[in-house]
Amino acid sequence: MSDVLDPAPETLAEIPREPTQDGPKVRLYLVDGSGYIFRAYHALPPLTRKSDGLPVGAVAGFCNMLWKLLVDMRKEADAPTHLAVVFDHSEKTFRNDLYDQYKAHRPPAPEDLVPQFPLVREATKAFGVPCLELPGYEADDLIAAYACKVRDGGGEVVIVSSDKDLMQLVGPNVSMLDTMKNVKIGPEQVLEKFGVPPEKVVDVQALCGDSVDNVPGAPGIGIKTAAQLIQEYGDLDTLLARAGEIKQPKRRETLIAFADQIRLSRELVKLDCDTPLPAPIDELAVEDPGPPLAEFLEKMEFRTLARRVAEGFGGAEARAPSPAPEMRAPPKPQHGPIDVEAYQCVRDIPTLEAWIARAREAGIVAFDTETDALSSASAALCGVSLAVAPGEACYIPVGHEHDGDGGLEFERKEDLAQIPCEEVIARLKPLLEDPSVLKVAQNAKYDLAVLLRHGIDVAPIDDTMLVSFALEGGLRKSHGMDELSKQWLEHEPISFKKVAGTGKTQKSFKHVDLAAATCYAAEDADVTLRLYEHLRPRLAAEGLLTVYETLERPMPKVLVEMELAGVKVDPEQLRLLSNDFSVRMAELEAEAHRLAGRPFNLGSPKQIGDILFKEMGLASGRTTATGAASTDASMLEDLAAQGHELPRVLLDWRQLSKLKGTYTDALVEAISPATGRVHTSFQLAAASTGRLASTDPNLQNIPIRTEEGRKIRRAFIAEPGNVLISADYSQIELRLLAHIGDIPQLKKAFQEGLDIHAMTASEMFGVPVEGMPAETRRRAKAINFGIVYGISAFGLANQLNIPREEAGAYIKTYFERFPGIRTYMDRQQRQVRAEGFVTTIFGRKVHIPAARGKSQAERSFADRAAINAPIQGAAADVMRRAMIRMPGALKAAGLKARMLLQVHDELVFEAPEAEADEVIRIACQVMEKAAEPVVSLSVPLVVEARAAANWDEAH
DNA sequence: TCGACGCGC
DNA sequence: TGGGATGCGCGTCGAT
Repeated sequence: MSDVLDPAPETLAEIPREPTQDGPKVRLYLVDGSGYIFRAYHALPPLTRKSDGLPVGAVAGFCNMLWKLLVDMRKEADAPTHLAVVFDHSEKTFRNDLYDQYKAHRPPAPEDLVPQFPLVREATKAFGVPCLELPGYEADDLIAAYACKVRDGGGEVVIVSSDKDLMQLVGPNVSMLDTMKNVKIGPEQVLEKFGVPPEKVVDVQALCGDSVDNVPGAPGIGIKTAAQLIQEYGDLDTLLARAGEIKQPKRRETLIAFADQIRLSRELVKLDCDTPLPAPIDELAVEDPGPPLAEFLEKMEFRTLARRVAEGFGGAEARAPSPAPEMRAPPKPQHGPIDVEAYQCVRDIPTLEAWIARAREAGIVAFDTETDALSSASAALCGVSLAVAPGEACYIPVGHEHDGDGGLEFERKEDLAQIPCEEVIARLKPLLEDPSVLKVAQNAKYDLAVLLRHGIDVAPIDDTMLVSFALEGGLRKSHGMDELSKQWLEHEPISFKKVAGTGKTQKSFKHVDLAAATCYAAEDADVTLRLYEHLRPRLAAEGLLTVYETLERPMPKVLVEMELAGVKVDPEQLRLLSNDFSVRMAELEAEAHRLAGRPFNLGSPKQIGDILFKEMGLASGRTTATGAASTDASMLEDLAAQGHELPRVLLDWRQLSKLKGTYTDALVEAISPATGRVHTSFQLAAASTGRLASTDPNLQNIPIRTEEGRKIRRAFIAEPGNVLISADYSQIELRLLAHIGDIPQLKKAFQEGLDIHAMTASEMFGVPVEGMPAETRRRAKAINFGIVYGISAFGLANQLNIPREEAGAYIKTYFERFPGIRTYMDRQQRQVRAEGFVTTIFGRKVHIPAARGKSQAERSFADRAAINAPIQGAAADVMRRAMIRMPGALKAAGLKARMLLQVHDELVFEAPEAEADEVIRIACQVMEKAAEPVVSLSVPLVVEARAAANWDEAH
């Protein structure tokens, strides 16, 4: 153990360090002005100048971006020394001489965008930033020329754009920055996008072409095929020269026939470093904006930004963004065996400081917290483990004690001297909050919550569980550390049972002796780091980096805040309900016994089956999966409808039993004595579609459908002076189906805000919406939902209580009226059977391994899941995007409101009464725009929100 | 530990 | 051919 702190091993030496510079180095930021205007225009709501209605949305977005860039970057180690905004000069460029159809299909700029072009140039000048443009060239050419020049002169370039056409320029000392999504684009992101490194992007683009710019490429070859071909043959010239060797006949012929067109396409996409520079680099040096900026903002009536500018640089807004760890060199895989005896137990401050120094040097540290209980909201810290390289890990105990009741007097007690908890926290805090040191954890949400209660706001953080989930959601049920370790490291970690015992003899972790605790805890950190090194590189390689970064990685922090906030529940109300239910259940039980002629357990489906079908001789209908007679609600309903008394009594008893057992009793138990509120736990890696799950207690299945059930919802309340606000997406899954399946009638109905179920009914049955019978609409509604779930005629017949033939006819009519649905279903089915997974419009992969299963039944289950997953998954993605943006949006508006719960298409907030209207406004706006800017939906998302004293009335 | 059941979206 | 026959979860209870 003594050699643990010896000089850094090889893996540490490979982490790149900031180079030492002798003279001032040029660091040039090039903003793609033209690209930015269009994105800002489409991403932002249309904004007009109050005084005269001049459209200024894109200008406002542009100004905010430029200001943020100037302020943020100034705090950074990599602040720009030089800065310029680059514009397209004219419609015609030298590329039109090469190919007269280049960009020929571009629609003209929207009417309300045109007047904003000159304003953006004016804005740039007001900021004191040079505008670059050159007749006959595109902005991209100028960006390329400046980037090459500065890079070759030993400087560094950051291109502020997300245009894929610029990705060919990425490389050493040239990166891209997408300020709208706040992500850096380096070689890894380019690899994810194009499947090849930046220097081969041009070859891939030449093959697949670009419909937006009207670059022809090779017909029938998309980005995946192109990347595959380039990978195989090395480069485009080799590929074209050896095209005759390609096995697939179609591809071979295409490449031979279109070789010239492909070469032309390469000329069109290739950016030329030799473009003349309209201004020398010296003239691009960064300067502070002067009085013209204030004048310009005043003229535009951008009051918020004007105020910020007046407050000057270094305003409260300015905070360094966390670094993008993906810009680091990928860690070297490590296969050394895991030796739990080699870990160090840290019990003095110099040793602790030495570990902290090593973590800083490495730039990455895996960590894990040990606590004395399971609930992160209340558990006390026992210790923290760190791993700085594979096999190099330690455990820092802070809360271990002797077991109070154990041991005889003469038993020698272990020396438990530890560094005081506050001391450890104080020293770890700067490390764990250091933006330049990446922290890695398994199920980071837990550790985040524990440390947040000790005043540490851990960041930046990566989560191996979520990396695994992004890669393999649906492939495995659990993304727990033990399973991942066994599979990827071929190592079975020490089980918690082994160190703490099990059942009655299980002890709290704080009573585990330090040697055993060190082996167990440090191993977790070690395994986490090794898993990270194994799994992380796969994200980019498999095209899932963006999914992880945008849909997974930001979530733990958001959820921790919700879980710690908790929701207030009125225990008195629940106890009253519980008593009421008890009394009525006792009455129903007596009645049931009387009707059966003997006592029996009403909670036992088996006994109910015996009584109904054997003793009373009723005709048993369906059976369960195991062959037992079904006694579920629909069965009992059928029997009750036949006039039997007992089934009705059983149904009533079951309803009360369910409400009492699952809700009223359990919820009272779940109220935290410390906060008086209920703190659920949200699971991120539970549902393969990306939905969250809620446990301990589950607050996503609180009753709503029946009056008795709603009484439980009424017990969810706000603190005095506050209200609960519920905001839910209206029909989000059907809307997404309309978009994904491209169903014109559905899209039109949503765009026009029609009653979607009535429209469906009208379309199917040929009856007008006006005066439509309720039953007709109800049937259409059931079909709409059935379609989303991949229903069959049998299922629909069951649902609607109609003959199977009739249900079959409905489905047939539906497919005839909406042919897009059939196409969509077939597409998903083929996809899942070919690849074993389907994908949401946001890129999330949902694996459905049963699609390749043996039995027909297994595969048809998979088919239905494949139909549902892209819809349910896209809805889950939209909701995650909204949740990630919500805390910032509320804070920016100066509101105290907090998000408390998520129920798949609903968010619940608590806010001071006076804030209610504003919270509703912001919540709706964030939720309705959540898909943007990455996905432009062809249907609007609509959110309905209400504030009230309890959840029932708010919903 | 498993199956049946029932609550939610 | 014909059986099986709506997606995703979690918690409770009884039976084993």
